[in-house]
Amino acid sequence: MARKPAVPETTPAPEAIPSSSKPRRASIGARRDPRAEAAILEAARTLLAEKGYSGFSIDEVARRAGAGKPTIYRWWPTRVDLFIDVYSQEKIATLVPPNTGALADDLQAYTHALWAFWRETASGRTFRALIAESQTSALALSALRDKFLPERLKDVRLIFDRGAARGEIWADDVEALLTLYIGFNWVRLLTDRIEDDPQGIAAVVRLLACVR
Amino acid sequence: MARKPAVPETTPAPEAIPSSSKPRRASIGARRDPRAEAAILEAARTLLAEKGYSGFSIDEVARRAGAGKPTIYRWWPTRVDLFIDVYSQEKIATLVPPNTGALADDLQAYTHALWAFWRETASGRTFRALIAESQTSALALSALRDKFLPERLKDVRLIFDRGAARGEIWADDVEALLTLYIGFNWVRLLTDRIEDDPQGIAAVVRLLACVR
DNA sequence: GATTAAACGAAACGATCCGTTTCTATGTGA
DNA sequence: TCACATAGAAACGGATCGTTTCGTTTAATC
Repeated sequence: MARKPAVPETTPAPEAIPSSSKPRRASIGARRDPRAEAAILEAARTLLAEKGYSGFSIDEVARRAGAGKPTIYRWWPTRVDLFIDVYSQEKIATLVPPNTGALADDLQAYTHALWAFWRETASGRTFRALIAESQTSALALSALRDKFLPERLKDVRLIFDRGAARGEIWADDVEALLTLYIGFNWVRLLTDRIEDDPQGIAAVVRLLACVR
Repeated sequence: MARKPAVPETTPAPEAIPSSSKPRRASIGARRDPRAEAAILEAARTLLAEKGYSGFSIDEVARRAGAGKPTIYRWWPTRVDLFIDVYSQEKIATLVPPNTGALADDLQAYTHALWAFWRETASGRTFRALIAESQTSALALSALRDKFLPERLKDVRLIFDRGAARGEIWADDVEALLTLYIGFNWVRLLTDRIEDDPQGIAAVVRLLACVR
């Protein structure tokens, strides 16, 4: 869906391909080549950063990575698997869950950092692509829901669990609060409204953190 | 993205095309033909119901509707425009906002009805396609965010406004509550978890309706 | 040392879909 | 009467899909 249109698109300047035509990366034997893996992930990352979900294609990733399509399909059976690996590769050092002692402050800080991470790396576009692609098949959706999300939600769950341990919220509410918090972030990301917005975040965080 | 694969897919039984080969629907003059419009919307609706976001193509809609592709592109410049019209066509009589006098009850009833509407018509798959397609271009996203959503949110906003008028919630919180509520529904829909789930809904509704 | 097995990239395959263009036919409305 | 907008059919060039074939490379095994 959403292929590249057939419009001439103003002759995109062939970039004067530097004659440093890459030497073909031959097999290193009967095992996965980490150089090929890295090149593919990097090509996918930059392609997503540049073009977003549309404009992303396995053909183009293969071209940029100097890899063969069979190599890609061998290790990433679906696009979602590739998106998950790309997302997981980004440094998320800034996303260590804060522990200020107050749930509201933790959520505010974490959300701020998460949105900045989405904005300033390829991850925002990658995650949007991941969700969109997950709507194309049950298999893809299962990879998102059962493999990716549980792992990624650990940090947020920790924040809420700490709040429950401090008595700020009820432990029985953690699951529902988690869903609400995730939904908030998704709807903002998917509608491209993850600009720096302390007030908008604070308004929501206050509702989530002050429930009794 | 996510084209139909080239696999033989077990010979999908040509369905023994009933020889009632439709008579070509000629122009009715220099104006839009409501029969063509209806046929296209109906074809798009059933195609989405059957195949979901993947498997949906303008070519196939044109085939099923007995319409020309130029006719489709003339009236629906993007797929999102078509999805929006398909969604808007579904009967939503069951979605009149309830007015029980209690915010929690209103939200519970409305959410229950909304999920049933998504499950039991093509609308769930249509809306999922709408969101996914909106990730492919800024133009498509703008159609969703600025044209479709505000109209569709009127009912929910009314429910929260009534709650605020009764003093159940603060008027200043309506906007944030609305975002949280939308996010909750989106994340459940996009992860295919809109099965009948009174407890899950109640847990979230209680959090949204009891805030002060 | 020879053989097996798996990975690599290149190239090409048939199929599908894109969005547009060209064509003829049809009826409206000025 | 006649300009004009519509309708559908057909075909276009291009992009992408996921797969297959092929020759090459190297590790592991015999």
